[in-house]
Amino acid sequence: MKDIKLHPIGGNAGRNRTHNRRVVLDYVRANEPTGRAEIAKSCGLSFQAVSNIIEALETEGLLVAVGHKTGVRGQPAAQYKFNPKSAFAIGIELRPNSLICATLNLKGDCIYRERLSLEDSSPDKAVPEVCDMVDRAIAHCKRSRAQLLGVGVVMPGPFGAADMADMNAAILPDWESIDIKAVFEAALECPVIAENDATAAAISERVAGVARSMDTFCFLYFGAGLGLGVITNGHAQNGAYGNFGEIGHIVTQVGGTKCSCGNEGCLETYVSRLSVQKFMANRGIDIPDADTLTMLLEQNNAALIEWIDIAAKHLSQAIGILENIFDPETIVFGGAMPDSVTDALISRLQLPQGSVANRKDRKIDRVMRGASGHYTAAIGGASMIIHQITTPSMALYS
Amino acid sequence: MKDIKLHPIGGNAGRNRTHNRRVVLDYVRANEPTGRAEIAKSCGLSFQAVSNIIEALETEGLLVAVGHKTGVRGQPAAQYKFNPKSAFAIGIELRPNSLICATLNLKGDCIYRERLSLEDSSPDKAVPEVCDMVDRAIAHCKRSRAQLLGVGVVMPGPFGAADMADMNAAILPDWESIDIKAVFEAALECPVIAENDATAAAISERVAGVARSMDTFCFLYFGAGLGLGVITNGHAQNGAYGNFGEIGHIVTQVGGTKCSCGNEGCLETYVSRLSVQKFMANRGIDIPDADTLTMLLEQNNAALIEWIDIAAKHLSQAIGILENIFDPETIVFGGAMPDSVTDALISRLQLPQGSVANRKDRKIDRVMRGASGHYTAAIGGASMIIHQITTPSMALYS
DNA sequence: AATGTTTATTCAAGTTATTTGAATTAAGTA
DNA sequence: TACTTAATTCAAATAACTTGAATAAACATT
Repeated sequence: MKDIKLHPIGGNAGRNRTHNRRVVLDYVRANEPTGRAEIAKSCGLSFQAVSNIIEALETEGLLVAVGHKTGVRGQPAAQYKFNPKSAFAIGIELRPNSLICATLNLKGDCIYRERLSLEDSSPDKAVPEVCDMVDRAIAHCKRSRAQLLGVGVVMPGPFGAADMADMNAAILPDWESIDIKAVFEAALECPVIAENDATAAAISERVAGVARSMDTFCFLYFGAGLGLGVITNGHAQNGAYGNFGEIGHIVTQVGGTKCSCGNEGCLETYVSRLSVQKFMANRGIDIPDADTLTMLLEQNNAALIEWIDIAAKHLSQAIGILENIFDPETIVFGGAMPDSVTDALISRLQLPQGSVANRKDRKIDRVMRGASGHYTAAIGGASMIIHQITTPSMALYS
Repeated sequence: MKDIKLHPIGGNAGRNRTHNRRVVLDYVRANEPTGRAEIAKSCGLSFQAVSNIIEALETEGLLVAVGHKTGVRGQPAAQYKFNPKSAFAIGIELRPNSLICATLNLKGDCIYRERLSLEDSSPDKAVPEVCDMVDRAIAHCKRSRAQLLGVGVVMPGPFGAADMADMNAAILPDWESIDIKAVFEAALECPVIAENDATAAAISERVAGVARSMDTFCFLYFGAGLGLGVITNGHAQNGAYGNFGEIGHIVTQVGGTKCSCGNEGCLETYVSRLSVQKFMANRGIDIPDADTLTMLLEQNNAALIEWIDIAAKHLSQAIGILENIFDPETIVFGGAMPDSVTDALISRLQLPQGSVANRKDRKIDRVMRGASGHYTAAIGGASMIIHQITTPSMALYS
């Protein structure tokens, strides 16, 4: 939780260089393979400046030359792209009863994943397990610790001392007042970023998913509850106190189902893992895992279809809200739901007519399913690390 | 409307200087009076860098020295603050039947305002009128054109070719496909920023209103419809296509009142100028202007109270949505409503319990009324110009 | 009242990363 | 084969920031 007022900091030669490296990396990320002259034109830098940066990046191994562009006049431009073998990043998702690890190369390809059941996910127990997990990931990928860009730790929000936190079923026990970043940086001895699952998932779609070329979009994360991650102009939204995106607790039905937060008719009482479990349990059907859901959907289970229709109705409302508020390029669905259930939900949406997103000249769908499957959050953790080194933000805060 | 993909641009010495000037001005804005050493510490710059920038700003007249800080050890620090007499900015609000002008000095004080009735607000008629208006404002304030930082033009959104636009009662005729910024820059021969009313209003509260020291907050704008402006980390949100904040068309009552957008139960059918006019008309009471509303409220008019209660109910829902999505420092109300009506609305809100904003340690209200009255939009136009020169954003797009 | 501490300020290099400009290379085109 | 176009290299030149030493002026201590 922020408490002291921060101020934007000024630039100098060094910070300028950091910024320009990110600008170059971001351009290569979105346009690879590409050449120095093209980067210079697009990024408003001189050829020479770009050339120096590319040279450094190549020496460090982040970029590799991949031949020359031909077919146009002039000297063939040397082309560069990300070197997947250079640096890598690890994402850790902390859940109440499990620990999930995903390792990504610089391009965002997942090169290792692991799931570990955990009886007790309190800090004392979980932190050592995470350390072991990171060691295993590094060993399995045959990389050196020096190549590890950092670790992204993801857990369900909201963070901080919100009164709501204790009522939230999704929250992890004993983590409320912990400085997550500091604890893991001390334990892992490498840079750490901590984020909630929805925001991490959103970033994963931008780094190597369906939103790779988008700067402004929303991500709806199906977890125990329902979360929202929003990227605007390439930057994740965080809110004033780090609790951005608690969309599960917006009311879509006045006087509706009682929610753990105290309100009635919260969206996540209709759309979430807990919601479908409860709904099916009331009809005598147990949902122990995601595979059961997949199976039931294949069997066209009437109760599940009924739930999907109700969920789709409430989701459609939420989509109307998001579109009219954020005016995003698209809304991505993802998280703990099986792909087939997510697709069924999408197909049964009744997207509102009265929305700024309802344009004739649309080139992409208003809603789409994310690419990273139900490892989304862990992949998102690692994506955040990659995202950070490729995302220019001179608007640093000290 | 954006169409070509833009990329963040790199920095160089010149852009770095622009950025640092803004960082310094932003610090002075929020902390005046203040001294060079303090700025240097807070902004992560060397004393010398700040000293050079302050010297330049003083020469240009943007800052003035105001004595020395005493009472602490060490050499007394020279204090600086904004020089209201130096530069100024003009805001123009374009409405279907009127033109409103507000002139602000660098501190954000309104030094001139004018309202002009206009039969026809189409570009051909309105642009020359705006030029005359700007000339009158400059003459009245006894300033030179060289001191004019720019003109902010404000009109109701959504902009661009959204299919919704033609159904929106608030939209201005014949302006749909006009490049507003270009047209006015050509006509006025000075920098121009174009924005929608809600965003402009939000910026006005940050430049010289109740949100002066806030970096992340929401603004609900009562106009013909209902608009939303959001500032995050000091930057206005715009959406992917410039239509951010069409909150009037989120549905707060499924199957509710028919809206011009095609949906039913849109928020702005319950909360807006048109809404109260319609509601009162159905009860045989005509509302020709804001003063009538003020009068009716003073008389405790039963119908108006009834409307306020209904509006407050829907607003409360919207506030829950905004708080849970954006996690803002506060939500500011403002726009076309008289202050007394806005206050009545606020006092009758039933703020949701289940909100991340419902914290015990809150220091400011969850909802507050804006400071700029019903000239908000025009003042916001001028504020945008001032905001621009005091807001660091190296994440420039070419 | 004299001395010491603290902080702001000034002045004069020194450093970094950028831009600029001239010369070179190499491909496509006429 | 000569011309055009565009990328690249090399060598200064430049702008803005940082560093470090010296000075100034207030408050604090003795």
